Amino acid sequence: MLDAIARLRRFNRVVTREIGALDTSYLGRGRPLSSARVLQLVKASGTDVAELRNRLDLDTGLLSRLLRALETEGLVRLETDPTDGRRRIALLTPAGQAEWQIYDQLGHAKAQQVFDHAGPRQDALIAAMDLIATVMLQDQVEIRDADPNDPAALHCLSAYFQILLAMNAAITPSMLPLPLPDSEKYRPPQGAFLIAWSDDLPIGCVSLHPLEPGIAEVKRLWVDPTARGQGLARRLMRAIESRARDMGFIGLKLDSHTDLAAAIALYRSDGWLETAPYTGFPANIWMAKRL
Amino acid sequence: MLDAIARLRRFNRVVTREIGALDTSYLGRGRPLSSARVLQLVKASGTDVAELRNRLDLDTGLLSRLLRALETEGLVRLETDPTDGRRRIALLTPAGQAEWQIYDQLGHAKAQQVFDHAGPRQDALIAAMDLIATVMLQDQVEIRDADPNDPAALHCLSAYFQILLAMNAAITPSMLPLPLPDSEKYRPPQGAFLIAWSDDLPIGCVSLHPLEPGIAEVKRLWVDPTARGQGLARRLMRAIESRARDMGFIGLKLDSHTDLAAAIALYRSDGWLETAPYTGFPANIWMAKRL
DNA sequence: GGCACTAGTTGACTTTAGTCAACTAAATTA
DNA sequence: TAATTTAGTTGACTAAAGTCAACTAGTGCC
Repeated sequence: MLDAIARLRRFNRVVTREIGALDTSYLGRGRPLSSARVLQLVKASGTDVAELRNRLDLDTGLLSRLLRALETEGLVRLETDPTDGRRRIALLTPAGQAEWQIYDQLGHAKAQQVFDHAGPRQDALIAAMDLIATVMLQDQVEIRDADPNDPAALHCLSAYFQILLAMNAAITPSMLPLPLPDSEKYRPPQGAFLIAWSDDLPIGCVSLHPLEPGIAEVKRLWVDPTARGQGLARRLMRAIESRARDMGFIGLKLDSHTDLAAAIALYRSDGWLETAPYTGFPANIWMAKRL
Repeated sequence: MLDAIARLRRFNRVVTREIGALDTSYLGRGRPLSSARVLQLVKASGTDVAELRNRLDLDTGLLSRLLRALETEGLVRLETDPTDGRRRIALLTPAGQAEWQIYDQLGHAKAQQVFDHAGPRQDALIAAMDLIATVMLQDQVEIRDADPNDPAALHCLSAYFQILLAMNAAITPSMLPLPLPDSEKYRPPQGAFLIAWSDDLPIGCVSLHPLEPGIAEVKRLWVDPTARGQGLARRLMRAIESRARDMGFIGLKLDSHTDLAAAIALYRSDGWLETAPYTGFPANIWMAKRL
């Protein structure tokens, strides 16, 4: 009754019931739940049918039929993927977008109820949900390019800055401009900004910008606390290094702080070596790597 | 995408899928999921049909039919409640107990997979699950009598002791015997031990034992960290006070420590007043209340 | 060009879940 | 004691979800 597994199963029971209740908010629009769920996953910009199937874990035939129903309702349009004539892409029609919005608001309202219920412990609840979702999705983290001014990028940067602020009392918010100045340097062809996604939550980032001829600097390596301990930082570093290589850089540098022991250990174990200072406060350690 | 509600919905999506996968482990025994779920909830000692319906949120007709099917399979026996001839109690037959065990092991194995997946962050994962389940169940916390040597009581006491140990370095494990010595003093007719249950997880306790003629002492008030901030401590105190009143005590005492500021504030706001010391270290504040 | 493979569609079908109303029988209330 | 309420049963029904296999059409590789 008190062991881990019993507690997981209690969680299971409770969540099955509550989440079921959440989903029933999708009812009352004259459409079965599965159709509503499909519609909710279709993005206005288009979603691969294979991705829908994958995310909802549905049979090919079943999803095909659900999409057909949404199509005859005039909510969804199906197009053939231009790069592969077998694949299909589902798009929202204007009517579909309106309906999508309605579902979105229904879900929003129900979710709000859950939070109202949580009272003063909202933040703890969200952190717990993030942790669980991130653990369950840990094999499905995807690293993708992003624009440094994208809202997701700003979310990552501000989370990164929070950590710095908490770590060192001498760092002040004014030292941490948001969005990044010179953001064009973090965009191809000059640099790069990578975000690690878990489902549609950004849980990590890293960036690259040119420093000297042939040399780029790696900056803003951040991993969400709920996602630590899974080697994501290393994955991000390797991704940005290989990106730098592809862009023709022959060396990389970074600055850091010895308080961030885990990060320093990671750099060292991936072949980074200490180098001469090239920046000032708050950094107190500088590293470089040949590509 | 980054706000609380989006994160709840991500959690929702992930958990729906993973929990669904957990439940499908109940499949493959030639029985629909709903039957398996009903069987899993039936205790060998018997479970009220109304409770099953309540916990699974099923229609009367549907549950009746599911139970009938389990009965004709020889897994379940239905008896009439001796105290109310309308109510029925579901019991497991020996065959039903065997089948129940198999489901239990299936669920156990699947749950284990989830934990294996979590790797080194098991404890964080469990804490997160407890928090979510407790928040969602907060309106359904029940306070019931328990035996002070019951495993659930020991769980509460050991959690309580952990807190004391963490709080004050001068307290040593040897000062905290488990099970309680003189446990018969915490049992009716001399005293009482109350546990607060959330589903089947004990999340709080409080106890009462006779101190002087007409006076009892309240001890071991504990609330699980995931369940704080919901007034559970006050509910427990009021429950134990009214129990003391029913038992004929005319006054109560307790000892505490000023480091436990929230507890002291709670006592004061419920009519407790400071009184002369009647115990020694580690207590440094003593309170009393007339009933 | 031919062959194996993949993505998706469609028809025919079954199972599961759930609803609704009429009913029995025990308990409670007036 | 009669009327009302409550707990559960049963039959008739519908909707939703899912399965299976045959099919079309595009892709990739020898």
